[in-house]
Amino acid sequence: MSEEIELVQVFKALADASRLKIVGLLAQQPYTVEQLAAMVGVKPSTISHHLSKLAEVGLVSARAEGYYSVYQLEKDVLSNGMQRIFSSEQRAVITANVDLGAYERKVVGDYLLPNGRLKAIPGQRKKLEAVLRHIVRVFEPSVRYSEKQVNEMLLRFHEDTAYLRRELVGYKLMAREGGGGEYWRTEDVA
Amino acid sequence: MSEEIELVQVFKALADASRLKIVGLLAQQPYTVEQLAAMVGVKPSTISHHLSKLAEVGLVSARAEGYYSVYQLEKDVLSNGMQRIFSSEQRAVITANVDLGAYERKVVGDYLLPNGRLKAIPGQRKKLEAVLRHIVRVFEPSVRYSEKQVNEMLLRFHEDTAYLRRELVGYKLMAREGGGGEYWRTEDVA
DNA sequence: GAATTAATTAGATAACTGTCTAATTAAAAA
DNA sequence: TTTTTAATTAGACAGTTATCTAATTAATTC
Repeated sequence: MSEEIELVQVFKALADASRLKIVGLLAQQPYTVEQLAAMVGVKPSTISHHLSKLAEVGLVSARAEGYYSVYQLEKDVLSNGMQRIFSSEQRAVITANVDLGAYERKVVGDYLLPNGRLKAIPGQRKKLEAVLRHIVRVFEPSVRYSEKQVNEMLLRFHEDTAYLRRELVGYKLMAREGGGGEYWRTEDVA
Repeated sequence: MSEEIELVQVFKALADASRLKIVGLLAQQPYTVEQLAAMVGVKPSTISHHLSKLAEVGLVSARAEGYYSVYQLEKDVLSNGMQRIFSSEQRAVITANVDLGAYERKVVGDYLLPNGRLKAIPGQRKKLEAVLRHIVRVFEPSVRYSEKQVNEMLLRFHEDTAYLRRELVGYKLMAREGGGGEYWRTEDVA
């Protein structure tokens, strides 16, 4: 289906000693199934099986010659494929299906009660940061809040509003104007 | 042990959807086991298992940080490895353990009696050629033989010496001087 | 047309492997 | 020190797969 799956298939096709030998041999010249069988050291039916796997991903192709099937390597597929396998686009495809925010969401889920309040404030930095990133979203970007307003809004999550407020600033999720005691949400969070 | 085996191992390490996702993620930044587990969508123990496989072939490495293990991609191994995987040296290693002459030896074995004579002359070209390559070795390279001498030596293999002689020339394993009827073994056979 | 022969396919078996849960280890927090 | 917590390891199970033998197909030779 997707290219991601195809990439796995290509690696799977190459992830076998017999098939690697076949590819190595065909890299030199085309061979028939029987010849490959004698040289690799397995039965022709096994070679047939391997060749069909290699053909599935386009690494080899066959042409009929008499009643022989002569297989040859598709060198373009191999070299082109190999070179662009870890290009940035390809990497993007690999991680496309991956849920990048899943970890933070899991942590937040672990610490939130059904009513949205915190069971506790995480002691570990990574988890604390995840929870703070969740909390900070109650503040509108580019709006200024007084310290009192901030405390009120944080009370919705936990009684220790001072601690939360301080950590929000410490993790640079919120900023504060030196003298006046005004706070605002920074922009570096999605 | 040998590099051939290691190459298969590298492909095997990459021939799994979860591990490919891990590699894709680590290509962007280092992660802990738990983070990878949440993002890939499997249990931490499974991630641990995958990471150990990737580490076995040098694709990732870990550093301890607190009680986290932070894994990172060894990009050099990946890109260098990928690029030179099908270089000619590497291909030579792949085929090193392969018995290139096994097919011909098998065919010859099928047609030879214990006394060294031919059971029959193969009708199929590939097999005939294999047998002829065997026969031609009774002739010393760079020695001239008369047609009579050639026939005598071929008699050791089969009565139809004329046919054998003609085919030896046809397959360019022996050459003949146009007028004088002198034969010699060509050099293109090992 | 009948007999060979190369290739493929089908079926069976043994080995491997990805994943989970549970147990263990190691390190940090309370 | 006692309790968490992240990571690894061990064990179990299910799914996959490499290989073989036997049966089938397709094409050649006699």
